[in-house]
Amino acid sequence: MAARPAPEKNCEHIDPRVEALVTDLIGRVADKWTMILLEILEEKGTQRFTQIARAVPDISQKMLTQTLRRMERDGMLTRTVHPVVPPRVDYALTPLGETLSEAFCGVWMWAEANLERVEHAREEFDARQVAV
Amino acid sequence: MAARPAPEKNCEHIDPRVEALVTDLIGRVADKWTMILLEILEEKGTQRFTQIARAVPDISQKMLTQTLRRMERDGMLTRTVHPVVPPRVDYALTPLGETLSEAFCGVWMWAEANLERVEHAREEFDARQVAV
DNA sequence: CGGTATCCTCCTCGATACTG
DNA sequence: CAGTATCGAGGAGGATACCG
Repeated sequence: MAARPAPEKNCEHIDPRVEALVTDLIGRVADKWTMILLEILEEKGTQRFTQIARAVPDISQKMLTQTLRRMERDGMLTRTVHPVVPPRVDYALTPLGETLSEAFCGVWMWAEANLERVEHAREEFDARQVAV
Repeated sequence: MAARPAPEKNCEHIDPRVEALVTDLIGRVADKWTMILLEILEEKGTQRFTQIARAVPDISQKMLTQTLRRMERDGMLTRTVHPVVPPRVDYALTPLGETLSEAFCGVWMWAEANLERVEHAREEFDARQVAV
């Protein structure tokens, strides 16, 4: 109970077997499109397929479908098909998806806050490479 | 100023031009190996190349070098070559790397806490697919 | 020890075309 | 509208061999 001077970190590590599984899960959620779709649904609430597509112009329809399906499978969001013509499909975050979105919030804020620092670091690095 | 009932979120959104850059940056840092190396260096402090390699047995030497270089370029860590024989190279997080590591902390905790929920969601989803 | 360099193989991802 | 199906290019990433 004495000599640990760094209580700033609450991100302590865990059972190695669990860690492998966690690492695996990280590999799937730490994906650019997943993060972006989480953000959009968190921000705008329930959205239809085309609404999401318009909100993320860079994504191909294929990737959008694929990512939404995987997120549905992982319990991040619900997909509701309304039996009308023309078809209408709503996507909404589940509570699980919302908690993940909140967890990623810190990363978004970090990226926003440190954009310039990273840019600067790159320039310095590249300059050093040329010099050598 | 009235009817917005959800002040729980402090992850508000931003200038679209900035957002594109942020999204880009996210694409580079939201990488499995980057997250894992950040964790290891945060947890264990300065490490040599082979120490890291041993700590992450699944990574190939190529990916390890590549990821470390990119992180160095982005200002996440420093690479110190000691001119001795045999060669010795130390890797250590910079303050910037440490803040990112902390930002990812929430995601690690989420993954650890929700592993079973995700597993369960997958089983349910897969069962539903077979049924249909 | 701490890398590069090279080759080779998946597998992601985009583009296009078609459907209920 | 909201997909599925198919094709094809390109890059990620592993295996191996060699170097300072």
